Amino acid sequence: MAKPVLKVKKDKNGKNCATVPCIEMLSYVYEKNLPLPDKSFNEIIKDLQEETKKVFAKTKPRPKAPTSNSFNNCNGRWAEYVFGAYVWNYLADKNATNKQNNDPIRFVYVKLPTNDSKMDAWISLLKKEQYDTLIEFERDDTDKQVKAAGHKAFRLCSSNPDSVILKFEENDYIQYGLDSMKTIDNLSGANIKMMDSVFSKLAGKVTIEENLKCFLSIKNSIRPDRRYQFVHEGDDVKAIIMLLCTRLQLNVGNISDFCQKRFYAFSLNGFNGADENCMETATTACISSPVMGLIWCVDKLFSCLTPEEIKNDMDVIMI
Amino acid sequence: MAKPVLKVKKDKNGKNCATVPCIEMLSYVYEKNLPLPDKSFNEIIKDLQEETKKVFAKTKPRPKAPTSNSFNNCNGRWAEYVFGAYVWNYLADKNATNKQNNDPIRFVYVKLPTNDSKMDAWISLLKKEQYDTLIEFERDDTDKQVKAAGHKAFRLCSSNPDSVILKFEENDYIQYGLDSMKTIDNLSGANIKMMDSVFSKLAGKVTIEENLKCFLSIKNSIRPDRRYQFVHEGDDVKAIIMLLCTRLQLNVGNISDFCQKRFYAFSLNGFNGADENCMETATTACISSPVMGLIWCVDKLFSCLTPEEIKNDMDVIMI
DNA sequence: TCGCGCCGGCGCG
DNA sequence: TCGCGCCGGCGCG
Repeated sequence: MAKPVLKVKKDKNGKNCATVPCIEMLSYVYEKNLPLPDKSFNEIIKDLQEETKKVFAKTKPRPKAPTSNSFNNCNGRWAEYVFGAYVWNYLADKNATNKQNNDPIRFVYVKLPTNDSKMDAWISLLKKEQYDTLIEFERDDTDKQVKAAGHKAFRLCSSNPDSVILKFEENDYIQYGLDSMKTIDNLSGANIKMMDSVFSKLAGKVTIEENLKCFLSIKNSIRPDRRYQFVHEGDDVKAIIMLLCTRLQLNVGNISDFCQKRFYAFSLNGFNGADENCMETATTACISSPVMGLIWCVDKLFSCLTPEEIKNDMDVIMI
Repeated sequence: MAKPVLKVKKDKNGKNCATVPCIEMLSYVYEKNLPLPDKSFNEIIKDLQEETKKVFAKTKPRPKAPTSNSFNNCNGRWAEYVFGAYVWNYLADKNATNKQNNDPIRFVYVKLPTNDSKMDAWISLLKKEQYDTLIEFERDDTDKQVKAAGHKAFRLCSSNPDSVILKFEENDYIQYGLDSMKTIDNLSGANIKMMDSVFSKLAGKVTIEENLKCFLSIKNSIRPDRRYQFVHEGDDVKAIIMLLCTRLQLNVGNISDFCQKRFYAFSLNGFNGADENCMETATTACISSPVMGLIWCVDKLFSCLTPEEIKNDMDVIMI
């Protein structure tokens, strides 16, 4: 992709101002290759920031330099695509091995979109019966108990996790227009688009018991308040799985066992003991039910400092 | 309190740098009076930022001006103390009315500390039996199921809510060294200290069924990710109440009903429809249990733009 | 336009 | 020193 061209505008104070073109910068810097696997995510992001500052410095009229805050969103997206590409390739490799071994199972990395409509919520991946079961669980303000409590609705709410790993048989994979052997060798605009396009191809094709491997959520860095975002996403995922398992005959065996290994958190800048302790939190969905065993919101928090560490972490997850 | 004196240090780039003295600024600006009730929290915080910048500008050697980020923590604390003082006075007024009516009930606003040790977790307010019940619920890595799942522990984890409103009989109130009629007319250092000191006076004195009115958590502004911090705190509080109610004979009647009106969220900069929808989220603790009725993580999200709006909101809560 | 989900840089104990 | 919990300023669709 060509060097990004900034649109310089005046801000309210009359200063020249430009937006950091986050996706364009990524595909400009990594058009030909992925970041080296032994470079830390820290360094990869620092490099992208430096390249961005150069583009700002060469633009006329010169916009004011981007602040720390203006990189926050970019840092997150940059990390997600780099991380995602390496997981994608890990799975392509696994798929190739499976093919060699006449194992029909193929895995796919689905980068989840922003959840700003029902269509974009990850549950819209589910086949109609399961999706409908979740929608039927919800109650609106015509419900007696909801009204009596002075509420407007009763439902589960969460932001989408960053990604989900699904599994299909090779035939389904092809039918959905996906190539299970395709690797990602660079972050060109086309590859970014490809990663983003998987979600809509798989909408309505997924069942919890056949196709769901696990969710992954990634953070560049953790803070004591933001780490509970991991916990809530995991809690929500587990609650949804529990609901489906208890309301439909899914033949998944023990529900608590089935809920295990379904939600993983990654920190690309390490974490401390308190962060790790927090991830040992129970899902509240299991504590009040005498029939439910132990279920955790987050199955593991990984410290993943470089792309090359992804392989070991994925080995733990995919076992 | 005297005008704050900044300690100017060199940062790693050799620039003169100083910390924003958040609590000192608050008690310097509001030593004689509370902010006017019809001033927006936005304006109150902007004023405090302006006063801070003046102190920076008059300091020699002149430190670099505080950035947006350096106010984040201050904005939160400033809002919590101003909000807290007005709720405190609302309760003092209610206590006076109760006294007039020969009603022995007195309410107290407890600003909760940072939860960085077991002693600081809000559950340490609970009497021994209830506290121990919660600790006994936890499992460590000597537990078979915990070990089998590859985890280190099984427990509930959350940050402390910002505050809790408790109720006692007047006699207890006095015994614990509290004055139920005391009002807060300014944010002098002494008053800030007084608000902070209530928690430790009430540690070990509280039961869920007799003394807990509700929790309040306050945010200056909401973001789509940060709003789930409200949800998780509420979910955690409700799960703890449910646990205590199911494991001890508390005679609270229907548990779902008892869980209602226990956790409220406040946004001091308003919210949008999506934020409000998110607050209609079920506690996952109730969805998997056939014996549990509907329970919400957050009982209501209030938009509270000025201190004078606190009265109406508290009227809704305290009814 | 605005909703999503991103995250660094704090002040304090 | 470091852990807590704070929150504004984004880029993008």
